[in-house]
Amino acid sequence: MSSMDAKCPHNTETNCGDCRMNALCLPLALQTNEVAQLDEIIQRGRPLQKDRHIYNAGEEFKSVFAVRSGSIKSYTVSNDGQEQVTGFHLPGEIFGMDGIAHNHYTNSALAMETAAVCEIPFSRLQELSIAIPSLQNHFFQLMSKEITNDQHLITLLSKNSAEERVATLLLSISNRNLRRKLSGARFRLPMSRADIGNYLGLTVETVSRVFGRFQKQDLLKVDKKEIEVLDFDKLRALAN
Amino acid sequence: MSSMDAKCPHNTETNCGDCRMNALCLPLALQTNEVAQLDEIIQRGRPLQKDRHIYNAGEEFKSVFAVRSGSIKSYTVSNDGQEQVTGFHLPGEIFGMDGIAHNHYTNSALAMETAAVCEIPFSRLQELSIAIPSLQNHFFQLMSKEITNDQHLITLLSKNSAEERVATLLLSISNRNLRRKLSGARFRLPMSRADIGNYLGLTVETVSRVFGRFQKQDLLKVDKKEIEVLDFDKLRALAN
DNA sequence: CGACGATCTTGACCTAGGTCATCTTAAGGT
DNA sequence: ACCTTAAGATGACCTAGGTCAAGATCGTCG
Repeated sequence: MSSMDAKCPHNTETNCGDCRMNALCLPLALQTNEVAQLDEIIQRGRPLQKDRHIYNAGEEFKSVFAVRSGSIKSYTVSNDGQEQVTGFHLPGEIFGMDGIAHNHYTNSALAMETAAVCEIPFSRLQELSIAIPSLQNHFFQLMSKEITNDQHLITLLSKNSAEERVATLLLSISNRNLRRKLSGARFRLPMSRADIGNYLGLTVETVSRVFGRFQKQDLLKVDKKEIEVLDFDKLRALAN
Repeated sequence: MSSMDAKCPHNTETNCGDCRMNALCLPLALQTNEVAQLDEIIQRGRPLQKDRHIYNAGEEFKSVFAVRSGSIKSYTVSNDGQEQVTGFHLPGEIFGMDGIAHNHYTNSALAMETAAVCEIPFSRLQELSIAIPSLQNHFFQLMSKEITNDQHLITLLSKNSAEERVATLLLSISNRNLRRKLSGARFRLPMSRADIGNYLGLTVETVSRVFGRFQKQDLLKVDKKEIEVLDFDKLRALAN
């Protein structure tokens, strides 16, 4: 499951240099000739359909992944069987770094919709990081960013109300869309209400009610998963 | 504040090879000759008294730190001024890695009691990681472990009751004491009830009540900060 | 096209833990 | 030793969000 066929006929882009995401993704910090080296170790996968796992918790860790299209969620399962969504990954973002510590993945990752990912074998990435110090540096930064993201979520869960949590998630998705040159004001949520609730430590019902209240206050227009932000100032004030 | 004088007359140990923590700390993955190289870049600080900051959020990131003795807490301050404790660091543990992503620290770190830390300039560590691949690998693992730790806390905050949270923290501290060959059953909590509550997303009152209940159920003996675990099975069952 | 299951919404009610107020105890400072 | 301040414990009360139950919508597959 976790390893994919190297080349795929469906893809028009066959390397990082041509990929629309290369300004956001791993090649970010690299020179043209270095990107070519990175390209040699990256494996591009065929499209994954909705609900397909990229890897499962407990599997041997071999690679980190980059989202090329679609969206991915990461989640852990605790001893008593309940799921905790730990992250949503959009195009240009890297996931799978939790596996490095223990040599197996601690999260499972699955496609929330049709998606494509690039697989980056970690041992080769480590070798390449020795040859290209800026790649080592970039990867340290990516991991550190994951740490600071998780710490933001910790603060959110520990200190903020349901409305503040939902507002913060919406702004996060809006900002990540802007980074990809998409609209920050109108977008489609790739995840279900249940996933949102799980991620934010709330029940589905509460998420639903918050969306309802936000609409009543003319903060949002919500049509199922389609979101339009009507009042960014108020939303930012809530998210603080 | 964040940089300390290189050598200190108070310390009997002048290098990692002699340090009691070297089996837990950075030298863990290294050969003897490699430890000597690491030693050259590490700066040992004089003892820090209680409530002294090692660094403040916003300061330029230069180094990561290892706890040699005493205990440290990390915390962030949100826009509206409230504090979120993000971690407690005991001897042998590394902290400060959140600073890598943005070139300044996002957390502040302070000594919860008299403590000593080693400062490891990050740029030198990066250089050395290129020369010593196992050091690079070890450091990737440390950062990944920080990620999985944070994700455990996310799950705890999002899904568990007050009693479960407190039980989990107590077990964590107990286990980290065992790693240091100290008693896992009797120990002194270095942090206040307020810090525990803040870290676990609870109020001081709730923490106090949980300790009370745990005593009534003969799960613990609590004398101020002095803890004795009387029933590990029940505690583990709660922490799950 | 129609029916079944999944997802979402809404309402009524309940409870874990927050808030506020009081008291006790411990720890520094002079 | 005495005073002051911070830390901790405990009780009475309140509320945000959980739980449970009922509908409403949507999407899919025969």
